Amino acid sequence: MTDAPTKDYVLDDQVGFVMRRANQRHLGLFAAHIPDLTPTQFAALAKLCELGETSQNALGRATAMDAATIKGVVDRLRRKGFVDQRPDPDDQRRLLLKPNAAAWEAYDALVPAAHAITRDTLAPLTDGEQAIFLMLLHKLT
Amino acid sequence: MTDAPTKDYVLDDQVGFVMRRANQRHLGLFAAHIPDLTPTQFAALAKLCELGETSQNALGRATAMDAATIKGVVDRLRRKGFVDQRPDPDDQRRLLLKPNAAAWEAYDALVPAAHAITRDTLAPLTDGEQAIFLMLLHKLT
DNA sequence: GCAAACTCATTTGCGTACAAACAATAATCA
DNA sequence: TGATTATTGTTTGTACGCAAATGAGTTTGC
Repeated sequence: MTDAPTKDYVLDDQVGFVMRRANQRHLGLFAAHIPDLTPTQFAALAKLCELGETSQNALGRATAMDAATIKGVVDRLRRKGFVDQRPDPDDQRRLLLKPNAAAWEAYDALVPAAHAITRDTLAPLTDGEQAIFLMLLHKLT
Repeated sequence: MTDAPTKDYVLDDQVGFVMRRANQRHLGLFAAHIPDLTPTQFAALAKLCELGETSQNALGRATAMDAATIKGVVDRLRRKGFVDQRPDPDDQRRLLLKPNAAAWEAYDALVPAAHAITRDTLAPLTDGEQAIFLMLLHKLT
């Protein structure tokens, strides 16, 4: 009997590497369905519509973006005309963000595409596998 | 009987969003174990040691990075003293990259940490779940 | 009532990631 | 051979993503 080599590290089998590639594939599918918004921008838009008026940092927390990141994303969404902002009268540190009419219109129009992106991303799996995968993926959060 | 609303799009349940958060958690674990190299840099280093002397673009393909990205990664690895480069005598376009002694030393020293990162990332799952998850994740590549 | 601790938004710096364009070189095939 | 096509490496521009630092404002504890 020989000791199995304990060393062998195969990059292509590491979770992180595979996850990165799966994510790359997903980003490609996203861009194909929604070319005018990045996944991050769409996430912020969707959450903003979900939550209604919110502060910038709170929106960041809801979308898993830190303060520096959400600022850039919100700036770009504002430049595209989707977000109205005003200072919070009750807390002078806060910047209140609100989805405007254009935001709702875009959101409603894009939800079917967003569903299609999820469907396409998971397409290599059977329905049963998709459910299992999502369940396990959630646990890795 | 009422029609179930077909609209409801819950951001937090979309593959892309959950995958992004799982990846964020993984990046945090990576940085905790290997603070001096990013996951991408380690991937390039590991692949370079796996492959031996390779051209820059070929290394990029092997690590799923496009030409622009691998250039930056290789530049940083070179700045850290891990990569020797020379022009390919057989193809004047090519830049041949080779892991040097420092690269091998770092790679050998970091493989245990890299295994620990994979282990920690998958820790919320049982052994059986880990196998299933990796199998399904591979299919989404 | 006040100082310490915290929160909010912002900035800077670094590191992926990709698109698009470019010049130089190689390969193909008419 | 000579023209077309492809590949290699590079640069520029845009967009996350986080760390760390800052200044302004708020909360807490004593």
